[in-house]
Amino acid sequence: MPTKIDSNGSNKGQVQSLVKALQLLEILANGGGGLSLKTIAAQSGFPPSTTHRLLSTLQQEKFARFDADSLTWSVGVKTFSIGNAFVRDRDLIQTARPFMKALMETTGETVNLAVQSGDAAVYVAQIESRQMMRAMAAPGTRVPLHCSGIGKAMLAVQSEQERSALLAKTGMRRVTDKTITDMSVMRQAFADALRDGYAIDDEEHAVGLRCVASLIYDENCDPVAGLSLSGPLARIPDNKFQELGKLVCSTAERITREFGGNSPSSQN
Amino acid sequence: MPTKIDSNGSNKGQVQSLVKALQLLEILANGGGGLSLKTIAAQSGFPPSTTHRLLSTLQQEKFARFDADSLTWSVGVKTFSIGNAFVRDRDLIQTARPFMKALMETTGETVNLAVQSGDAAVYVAQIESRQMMRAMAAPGTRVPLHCSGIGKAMLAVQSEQERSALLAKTGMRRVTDKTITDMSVMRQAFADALRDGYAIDDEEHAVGLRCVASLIYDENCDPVAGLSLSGPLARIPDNKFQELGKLVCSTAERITREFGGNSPSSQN
DNA sequence: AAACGTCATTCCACAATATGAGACAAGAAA
DNA sequence: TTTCTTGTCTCATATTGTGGAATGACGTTT
Repeated sequence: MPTKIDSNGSNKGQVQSLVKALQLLEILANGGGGLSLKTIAAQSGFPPSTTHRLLSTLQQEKFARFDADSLTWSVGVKTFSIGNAFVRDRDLIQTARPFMKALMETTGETVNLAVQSGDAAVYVAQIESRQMMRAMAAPGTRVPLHCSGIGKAMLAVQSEQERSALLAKTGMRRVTDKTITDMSVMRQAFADALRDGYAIDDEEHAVGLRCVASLIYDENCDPVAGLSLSGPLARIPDNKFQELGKLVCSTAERITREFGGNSPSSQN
Repeated sequence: MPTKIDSNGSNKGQVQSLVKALQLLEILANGGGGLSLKTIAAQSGFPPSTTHRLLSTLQQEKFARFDADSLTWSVGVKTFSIGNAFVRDRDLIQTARPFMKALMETTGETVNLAVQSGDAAVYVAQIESRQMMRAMAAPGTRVPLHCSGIGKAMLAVQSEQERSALLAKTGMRRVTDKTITDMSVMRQAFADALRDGYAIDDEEHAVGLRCVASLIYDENCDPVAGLSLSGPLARIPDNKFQELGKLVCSTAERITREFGGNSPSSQN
């Protein structure tokens, strides 16, 4: 049989047997528990003999586990313990930056990354818009939770108890005319954010500045940071909120996956 | 060059390229952060070209990550997310059983596995001694923490605060003549257990029954269960405690590793 | 019991595929 | 500049992975 050119796009001089083995690992992970050889072979499309050879090699190195009673295969310890090294080495900012850059390019607006620190959101990275008029917030800047898109997104996913404890500290201080200071209005904002997957900031923090924000999660579905897109009122009319919101949301989800996290909504 | 017979023992018709790739993953995990190609090649003993080819294949599948700025390699997201499937599928009892069996064979005594449930230890698995006279505790049996080897081992690694809360509930009730009811004596027992890595039960729960216990940990260094070996006073004289203790301890550590956990002491 | 079906496992001839020395490229240091 | 060092790519070679088919182990049906 001639060389199989990968049906996808990219197969630059790679090690086929290794690629196959990695595919098998993925099948084991998605299979949930114990899979029989035949199932795995069928699912991968490899002949049983090849499947078996690869699996037993993986097993020998403890990357796969074989249960002799049920004759089923599953993911091995070593995959787990080695995978944990990823957590140790990963770097949210490094991971997020290329995605932030892409988001800035497609929207033209400034993109920010912020983490929660006590009762404030702290900006940790920023990709600036190329526009003359643009939003800026130097990394390290602290912004109250109640009047920033990222802050509101973070509050929205917390329990009522945590929320009120946090808001009690700062007291929902008025910063602009449009800052939300009424608790019932704020509650509605949280509900909207939960429904849409993104929170908005409509000149609540700076006059003329609008912002859309979504969250990035870790492997326990806990939020680790917020991603926001902000620009002048003139370029973000009401009817663009939804479009931008979806963009921010899907970018945040992609960063989450790249970071090894899980969004609370999707189970993948 | 002729076929290289693996310098170790076991090379039964396996996929070499896969084995090599898995070794590389392990090096990435142990390397801590970013390793250069040369370092990895040197550490693995593979020529740079082979190393590079395998790494880029791993990277293409997201099992390895390549940082273009520093030209360094590290463990990729996919290894992590797939490794997490292990946590979902793993089964402590299944994992522990073969080790427990081996421990029973070498010592001849009954081996138990128990988890903490509130203020008691609950036996969840047992391998019975072949001796006529033997210790038995049906799975499901609850034993107070203060008068069992496993319970004392569990208490020993907890904070003073948690300990006193738990002991307050049961009140260190006297069960046999030798049950420890004095708090200062108990504190000394905890100190000994921490020093030795195993706790002992010297007829504190049943007359004539001695027991040595050690802990099994999860990946966060939190104890998930206790492993104990128990037998009649006649077969476990004072001078055998240390020998048996070390055995139980090392068995527990092996189970911990097999379970994907980390002992608080060792960083491996 | 014997015949059949299913599935895991192993074998083996074949050639496709992984291999690694060496060429090349890209920086960094002298 | 030259001279290291280190990463990346090429290519001839035969080692190595491949998958069809045989074997073996069970369980079910006739």
